[in-house]
Amino acid sequence: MDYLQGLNLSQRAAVEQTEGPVMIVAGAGSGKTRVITYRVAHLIQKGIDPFNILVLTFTNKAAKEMRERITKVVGNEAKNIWMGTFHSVFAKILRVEAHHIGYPSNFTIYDTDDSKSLIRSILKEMQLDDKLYNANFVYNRISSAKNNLISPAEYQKNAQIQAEDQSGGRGNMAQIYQTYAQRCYKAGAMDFDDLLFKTNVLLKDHPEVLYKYQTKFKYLMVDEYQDTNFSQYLIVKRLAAVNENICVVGDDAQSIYAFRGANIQNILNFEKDYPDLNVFKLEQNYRSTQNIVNAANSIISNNKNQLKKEVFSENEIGDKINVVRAFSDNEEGKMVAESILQDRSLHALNFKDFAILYRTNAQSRAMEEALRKLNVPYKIYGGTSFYQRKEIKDLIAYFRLTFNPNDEEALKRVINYPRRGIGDTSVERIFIAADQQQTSTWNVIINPQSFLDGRTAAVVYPFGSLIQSFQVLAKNNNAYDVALHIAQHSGLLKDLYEDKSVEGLNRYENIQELLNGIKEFSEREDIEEKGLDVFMQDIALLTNDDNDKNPNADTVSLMTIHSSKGLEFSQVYIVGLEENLFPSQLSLNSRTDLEEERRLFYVATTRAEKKLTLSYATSRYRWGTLNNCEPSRFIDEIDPRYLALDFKAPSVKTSANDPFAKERSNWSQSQDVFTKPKPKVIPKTTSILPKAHQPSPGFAPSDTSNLQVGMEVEHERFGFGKVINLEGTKPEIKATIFFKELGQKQLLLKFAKLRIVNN
DNA sequence: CGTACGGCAATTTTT
DNA sequence: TTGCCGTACG
Repeated sequence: MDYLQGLNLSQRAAVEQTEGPVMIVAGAGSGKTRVITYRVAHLIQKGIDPFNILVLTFTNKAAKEMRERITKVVGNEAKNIWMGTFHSVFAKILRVEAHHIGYPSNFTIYDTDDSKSLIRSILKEMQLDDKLYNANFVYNRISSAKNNLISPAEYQKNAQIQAEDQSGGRGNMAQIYQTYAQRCYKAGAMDFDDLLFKTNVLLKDHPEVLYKYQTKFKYLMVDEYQDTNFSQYLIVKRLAAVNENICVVGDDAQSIYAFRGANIQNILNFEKDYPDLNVFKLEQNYRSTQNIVNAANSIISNNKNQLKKEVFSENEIGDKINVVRAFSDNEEGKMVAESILQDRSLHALNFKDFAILYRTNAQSRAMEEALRKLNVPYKIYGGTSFYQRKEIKDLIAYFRLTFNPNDEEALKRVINYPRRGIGDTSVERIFIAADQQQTSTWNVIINPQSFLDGRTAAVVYPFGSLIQSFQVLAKNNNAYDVALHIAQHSGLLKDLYEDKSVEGLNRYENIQELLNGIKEFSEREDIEEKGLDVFMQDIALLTNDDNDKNPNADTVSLMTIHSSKGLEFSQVYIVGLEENLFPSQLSLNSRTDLEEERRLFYVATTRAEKKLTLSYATSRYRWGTLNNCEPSRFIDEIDPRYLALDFKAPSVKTSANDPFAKERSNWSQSQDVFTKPKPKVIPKTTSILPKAHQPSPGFAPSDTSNLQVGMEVEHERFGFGKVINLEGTKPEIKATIFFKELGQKQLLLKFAKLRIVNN
């Protein structure tokens, strides 16, 4: 029990309150992971069987880390705890229970690429305009529907949704959604959102299954509860309904995944669901200096919608927060890199004590270049993960097809890669034949002569046989042998081997690496089933933290702020603090979005233990052109007492020499959404469409080559506005337009579609 | 059927 | 600037 000694009063109380509903509001750096760890350990010490404990997290990393830490306290019993991401835990359960909902237990998991590709096919088949029905847009819309547990049928019936679609000119959305769902089903596939959606269906329609898991999971814990969406919320609620031993941990100030359907109301309203709730607040920050904590508090106090808490630090006061201005993104990189080298030698630090955080992945490039020039070792987290690389996905598609020949996306990927003369037209013929003859594409492929013309059948037949030979082989061999065989006999390895370019070499090595990974899997002693199908099971859910080969290497860490959540570093640089970048341009439409952006900034600042540096550039390359940038409003929001401005010139205060200050202040006053919090409570009827301007009937872009300051224009999405400035030359002319709905925006004329209203 | 080229559009975060 | 898509040609 000595582990209880190392906890403060509220931490300890939270650990010891094992029964009944519990909410732990954990400020940044307040020892949240510690509390969860010890709480689980405490449950086990009290005699609870680890098999009866379910801990849900958002990232694999968090789950892994927690399991390790629990192992340190309770030993190997920790292995038996059900712990993982929502997606992986429920994928596992769905594989066991799939038959209840008409799915095979070896269903394929479609990743985002697969889903979008399927959507593109459907749009094509329906002959819809792929600009109006942008695949990303459609995907997000369907995703939001699923996260709010709206089935295709309900989507069709929902008057509000229909109105939104109609007004956007997208009356076919319901049909697309339905087709998409059918196609996934036919392919024996679930997308990410299905893993949660179908779990809800399972638990709702099969009370005996629900009961089974309600009694199995006697104790539930949910980490990062502020990031749950409605679908996740309901799963948790259902599972906890019998015992009500539910403990959620979170920090509303760190909710940064609303764009993915997370609903901050889940944590804000938790008390309503469980009136006898025990609330514990962890308010002491052990991570950061007082300056950093205070600065972070001053940032977050600009948000209206939050749970009350006072985060404080009793650590040293620490350095003030540096604000650095650069002239360009490259100079920004240089300044950061130099500062790292300097601080490192000055304070005898290691490279791994430093992190550079940015809003968008694209920003990493300037940083990388600068670091490389000064020979600073660095490592980028996130970005395209190993499993998202094309060559890896190709090989995995062969695996997928072997185990699930109905997997349409895998089929499309590899049927003609490497080239075997089955072009788009042939593939189309296969799909049409399958559709017309009411059979599966797979059936067409293995019996091509019955469905296709001679030539097509002749090229398709060998492909069918090839996959069948893989299927036979896969029955009785271990994962590695099968994988290697497929890599060789599919022709993929040969194809890559013949590509002698640098990238080709790289791809070849990546395949080798995957095969090595599978080999390791095949040689593992702790699992019985070593088939390739087992290896495959949740590969779609794996992310990049897996290929962290030497996590202890002494390197500077580069990552997006999103992926930095939960981490901490002695020295942190937050770069690119500019309007339209951070806060992102896309967040400026509503208070809700802007507040999320601010929470993101809060998350970023609270990663720092000792020293925090903020930087911005006054110009930056974006879309191949140089843009002028102004410092982020977030810098202004920090109480200046905690700031050190690292340059002589004026200040960050933009109002003094900001030519648009007046417009800007008018703008925020005129925006209702900025002053009134939006009531947004009932997820089911919540709008899932980003609100958009509806273009005038017959909207057609005008020739803007003679556009003048003062003219009124209409933009397809941004609505009506007035041109307040023009700058740049010929093709690169940039217009500053003040939109009635959205405020000021800068548009490149060569891209923007504007209709001139009058002059 | 495959490739090469040119035009066009668009840039957020991720399980 | 990149990357995707459609088209034209071999």
